[in-house]
Amino acid sequence: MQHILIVEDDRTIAESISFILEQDSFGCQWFDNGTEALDYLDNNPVDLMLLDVGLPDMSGFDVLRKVRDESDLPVVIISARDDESDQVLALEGLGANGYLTKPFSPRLVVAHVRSQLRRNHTDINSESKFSINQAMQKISFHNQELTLTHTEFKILSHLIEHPNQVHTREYLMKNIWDNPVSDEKTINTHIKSIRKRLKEIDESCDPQKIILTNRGIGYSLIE
Amino acid sequence: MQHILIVEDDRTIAESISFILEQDSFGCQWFDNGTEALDYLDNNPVDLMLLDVGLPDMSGFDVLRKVRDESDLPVVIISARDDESDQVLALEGLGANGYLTKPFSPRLVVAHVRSQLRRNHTDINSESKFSINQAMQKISFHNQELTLTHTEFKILSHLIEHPNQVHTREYLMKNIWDNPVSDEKTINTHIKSIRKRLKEIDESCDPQKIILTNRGIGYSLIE
DNA sequence: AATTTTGGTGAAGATTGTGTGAAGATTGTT
DNA sequence: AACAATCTTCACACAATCTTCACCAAAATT
Repeated sequence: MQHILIVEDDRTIAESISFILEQDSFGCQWFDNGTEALDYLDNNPVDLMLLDVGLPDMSGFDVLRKVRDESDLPVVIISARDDESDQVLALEGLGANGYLTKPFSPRLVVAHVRSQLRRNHTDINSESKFSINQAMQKISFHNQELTLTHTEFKILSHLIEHPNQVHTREYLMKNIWDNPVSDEKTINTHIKSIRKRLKEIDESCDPQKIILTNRGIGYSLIE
Repeated sequence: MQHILIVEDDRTIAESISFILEQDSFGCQWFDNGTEALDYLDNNPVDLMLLDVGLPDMSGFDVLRKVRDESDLPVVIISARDDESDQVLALEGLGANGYLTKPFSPRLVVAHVRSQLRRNHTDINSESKFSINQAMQKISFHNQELTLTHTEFKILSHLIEHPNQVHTREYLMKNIWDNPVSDEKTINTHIKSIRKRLKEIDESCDPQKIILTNRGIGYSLIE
């Protein structure tokens, strides 16, 4: 569950945003002023902040400044004024991550929230135990980084990207190797070491149930 | 230097964006159609894509889909239509990172670009052991100035500007050299001397843990 | 149950990739 | 032109990785 902190003095708006975010299974906390919101932020886990510019006790920009003094929390500004210089200030000067101008539909708010949170939690949507970091050529299993060789990485990421689907050795060889090796049994050995590495991360798992052997055909990764 | 790929069929708009981004010392590459842009993207380093929705050959949304099939590149959509459902689709459905509706000032584009790129670079300012002085072409490590040759400077600053990301030798060569050298092993030697210089500054550090070798792939700088 | 086929396992040898120092080539400076 | 600084290439050693193989276990077939 991801937690959204809403700072907005208009109760109607806050409630409609809250409502639709909760439908999308986010947890919401609402404050109608900056002071309380900052106080809450200090003591509670928050994944993203939706911040109105016009607050009764202080400017939203000041709230943003204080947040940025101590964290990189994604902050999406909600503004009643469609003023470009405000937007530039917020995004470039103060480090806001997004900017919305009223009026907007709650649906659009959710879209912005999801867009901002996507980067931090790439695989929230999928329930896979695996996540691939293409940039670093790394694969995590149960959120722990696997130590893989280049060939192992290529095989495993191929399986992850096409789960629940049998891959023949022949097919894997054509896709993984530029110059296919002569012996299909080579795959067996690589699968063996991948399974071994899974076991290293999670002693209690059964690697043969995760990477399934389809006797006489090939291998498949089960989700 | 960070590279922005602009995909926009209106020459005037593209040029004004380009101009102001270059003033802010971004490198820009412009295409007026999706096909060429995607082709360019496959073979060149790009840090962020500015993508118009209305292109002559294909929809910007289709371009975005293809980009998302293979990378997490930050993409900011530029749209002539201020249509909320388009925005929701782009941000939530297709994985866009930002959304701008025309008309907008070039300044606002820069604000969005910087806002999107900030995350990748947060640590340069705060927690990174490195700081780059582009004007002086100097890099400091633990607040001590490194003595680097020109090539070393270019390699290291590239790594610093794109941390936690594997760079193949081929990729580095395209970025560092105007006329790429023929031997990829040249990179190894430069990396060696950069590591040596890090060690000179901080005897206790392990340069191989800072500039990581990704065997069979390339190098990456770890923060 | 015996036989055959297929996959798992560990280890050995082959192969490849990287670090290193040094030599030669290139560039820039005086 | 001569010199210094830097870049590129190369050869070698070493380590990581890949491939192959022999052997055993499990499954399928007879």
